[in-house]
Amino acid sequence: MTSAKARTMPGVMELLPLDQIAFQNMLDTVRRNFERFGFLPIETPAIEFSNILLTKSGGETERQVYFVQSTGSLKQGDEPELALRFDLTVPLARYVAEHEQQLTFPFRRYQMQRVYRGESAQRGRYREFYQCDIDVIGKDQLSVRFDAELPAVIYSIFRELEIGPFCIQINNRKLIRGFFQSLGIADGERQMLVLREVDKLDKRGEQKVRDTLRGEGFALEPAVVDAILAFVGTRSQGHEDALRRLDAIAVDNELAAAGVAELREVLGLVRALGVPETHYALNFSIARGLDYYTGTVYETTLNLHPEIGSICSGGRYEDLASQYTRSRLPGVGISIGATRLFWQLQQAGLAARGRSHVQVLVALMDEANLPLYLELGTQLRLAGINTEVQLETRKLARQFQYADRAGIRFVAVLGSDEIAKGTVAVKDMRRQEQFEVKREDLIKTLRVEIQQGEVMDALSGQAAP
RNA sequence: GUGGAUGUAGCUCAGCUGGUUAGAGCACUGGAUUGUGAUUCCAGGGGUCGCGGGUUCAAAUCCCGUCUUCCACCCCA
Repeated sequence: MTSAKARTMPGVMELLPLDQIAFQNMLDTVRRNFERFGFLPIETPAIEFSNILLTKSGGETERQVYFVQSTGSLKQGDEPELALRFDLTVPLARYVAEHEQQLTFPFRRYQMQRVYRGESAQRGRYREFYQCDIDVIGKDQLSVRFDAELPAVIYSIFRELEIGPFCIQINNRKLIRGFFQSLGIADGERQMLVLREVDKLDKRGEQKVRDTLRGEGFALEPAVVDAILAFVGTRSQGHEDALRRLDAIAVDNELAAAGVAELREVLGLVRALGVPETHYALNFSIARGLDYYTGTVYETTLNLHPEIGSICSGGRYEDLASQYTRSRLPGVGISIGATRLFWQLQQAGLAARGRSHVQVLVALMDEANLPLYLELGTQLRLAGINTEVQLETRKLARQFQYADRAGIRFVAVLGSDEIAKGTVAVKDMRRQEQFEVKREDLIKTLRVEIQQGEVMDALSGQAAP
C-alpha cells in the first residue's frame, strides 16, 4: 500500500539518464567555452541571508523569493532570515564585496548553478533552473572593450552547440535613454514602462502598442509615438549597415551620443574578435527588463526559431555591489538559462539525444566463469573503456535486451566456444552486426570502434561525445 | 495577485443525450525448446473514473463545493 503519489512539484525539470547526459553535454560545452575565454569558476551557496537578496530589488522579486526556515525557527514564530537565491548576479555582488581584498581585478568569473523562483507554473517556466553566468567586474572602472568580448563568447558557445543559425542582438541603454530624453520622456521609470510596451511589438502587433502609448497611461503625442516606433524598429544587416545606421542617428543629446560611440567601439571589436557579421546586429528594441543595466545590452535569438525567444542575454552595469561596499564595481555579464534552453531545444527537436556512458556490457554466459568476466571487465576499464559486467544469471536474449534498452552499444560474449578458440564475440547493437576478435585484440578493436562511433555522432549531430 | 479551462490505467485518450462486471493504443510482466535485442504472435497484471456532497430506482456521465494541473495577463532565464 502506497502512502503518497510519487510526483515532483510543478516547475522543476527532471530527466531520464540519456536526456540527462544530453543536458550535461550542453553544460559541458558552455563551461568549456567560458574557460576558453579565461573565466574562472566560483560557486555560492543556494541559501543566502534574505537581507542580502532583497536589498536591491523591489516588490516583484520579493514576490518570487522562497524564504527558508528551519522547522525549529518556524515553530518559534521567527521571521525567516534566509532565502534561496533567485539569480546569480546578486550573490556575485555579495561575493565580490566580501572577498574584494583577495580578488584580482578585472575579476572574470563563471558560475553554473541552480536558482529558485516562486513562479506560477507555465510552459517553459521553471521554479528551479540552471543559470550559466559570466561576468567581468572591474574596480572603479571597466573598459567598454569588455562589452565586446562577451558576444565572442556567446558566438563560440552556440556555434559549438550546433543548434542552427543565431544572431546576437545589441543595443545600448545610454542611447535609448538619451533618445527618450530628447523626446521629453526624462523619467527613468517612465522610459522603462514605454520600453516594456514596445517590447510587446511582436506579440501584440504594432497597432495595439500604438494605441496603448497614446492612451491614458502614457498619453504620448502621435508624433512622439511615431518617432519611438521608428527608432525601435531599427535592425541592422551586416557590419557596414550597422555603422551606417549609427551615423544616421540624428538625436541631439549627450547621453545618446555616448551610447552611439560605445556601440561603434563594441561593433568594431566584435568584428575584430572574429564573430561573423551574420551573427550580430543592432536591434534598438532590445532593452532588457532589469533596470540595473546602464550601457550595452545583448539578447541572442535563433534565426529559424523566433518562437523560442532569447536564449542568452545580459549587459553592462555601472555599479554591481553598491549595497555591500563603498568601492565602485562596474561590470558586464551574460546569462544563459540552461534549463529552459534545453527544454525549448527539445520542443523544437534541436536537442541531441544523449548516448549512454556505458560502452560495453560483458555478458554472463556461464555462471562458473563469472571470475573470468569480472577480470575482462577490469581489463577494459583499465584501458579507459566504460564497462558493465552482467552479474545476474539471465537468458542471453534478456541480456541483449537489457543492453539495447539501456543504450549500451557493445556486448562482449565470452562463451565456451570463444574460450576454446581464445576469442571474444562482440555484438554491435546499433549496427546489428557481430564480429569475433582474438582476446588480445579486443581492447584495440573496441577503441577503434568507439572512436569511429564518436566521429559519426559528431558528423550527424546526434550526440556530443 | 486577476481572468479562463482541465481532471478516466504509468503515458495519450475514448466513453453519444445518466442504464448491467469502465475501454483502446503505447508502456509493463511472462511465454513462443538448447547461446542473440528493439520487429511478429499469445497470455497477464494494473483504475476508490481528482476529492466531498446533492439529484435519481440508477452517476465516469447532471448540479454545487473543493482541490489539482494547465493557459492568458504581470514578470522573467
